[in-house]
Amino acid sequence: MPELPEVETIRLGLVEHVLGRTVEDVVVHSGRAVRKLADIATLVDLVAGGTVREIARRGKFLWLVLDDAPDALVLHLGMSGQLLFHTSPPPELPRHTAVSLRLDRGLLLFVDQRTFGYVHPSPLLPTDDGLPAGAGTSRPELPALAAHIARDPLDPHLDVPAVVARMGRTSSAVKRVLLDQRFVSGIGNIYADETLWHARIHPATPANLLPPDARERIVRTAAEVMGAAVLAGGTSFDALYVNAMGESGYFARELRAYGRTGTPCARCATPLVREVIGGRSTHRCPRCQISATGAQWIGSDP
DNA sequence: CCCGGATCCTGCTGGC
DNA sequence: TGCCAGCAGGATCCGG
Repeated sequence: MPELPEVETIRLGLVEHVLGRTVEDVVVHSGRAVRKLADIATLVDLVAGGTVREIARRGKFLWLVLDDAPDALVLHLGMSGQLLFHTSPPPELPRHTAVSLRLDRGLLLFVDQRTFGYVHPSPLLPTDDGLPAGAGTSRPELPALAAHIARDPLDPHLDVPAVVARMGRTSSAVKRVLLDQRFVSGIGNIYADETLWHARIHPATPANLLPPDARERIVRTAAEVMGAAVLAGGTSFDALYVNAMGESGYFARELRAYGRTGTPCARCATPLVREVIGGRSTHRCPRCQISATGAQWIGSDP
């Protein structure tokens, strides 16, 4: 559920309240987030008594660096994960609390309704390019669990020409390519639809049929949309996405495509349509985001 | 290798 | 009111 802007909003909250804190105790309430029972011991060994030195992110992956531990603590939120900080313990833990970290000041809860998220130690490995791994870290080190994903559109070290070239070598629908974290990371279903609406490109267009300037525009548009979403604190539809302090973001009011089936396009007033592309619900304007097979994908002012 | 679909899980909504 | 199909912000695995 949370995409880059939501994960970044959570990260910023953690930087404020968890960075520099020492973990006094770890409790695993439900095994699935930690996968195997043996991993609980590994998790406790890594985290208990450690001080949080960095809170880093690439795409939708978050990780904590503790002292000089060789492993990072990776936090992936999946579809429904939350990280909730409390200055003092709540009277009752939220339903679906999977892991809680008691800090020298405060409590950090990992809560996950649909259980696709996880909390897992992962060895820090050198980045391919020798550059800092992502937001919130100066180290050229990435957890092994995140080693297969590309940099994200908000990463100043993203190699845009390389992404544009790679996109030109697949015939998959461009929407599917945006969701594939190996091309560019951090984009999920909401921001894929928003990006393609702003870029005026039909989501079913095979990526290799898009001219290079259109592919580049897509990557830059993704950065603009997600940058704006970070400033708004992310997209909240309900209580499932809130920041580390439990507050909603307000980017939902800026959405132009996602979830707007049947409502007038903000550019041309044509009712938006919904279809399934790449197995995901996809929202688009049938007029501005034109043909998937013609030469007009790039669109022009209606 | 590349592509597309199935699958993991819980909870909510809307139609009958 | 109750039931059930369908859907939900992600990522991985597997067969063709």
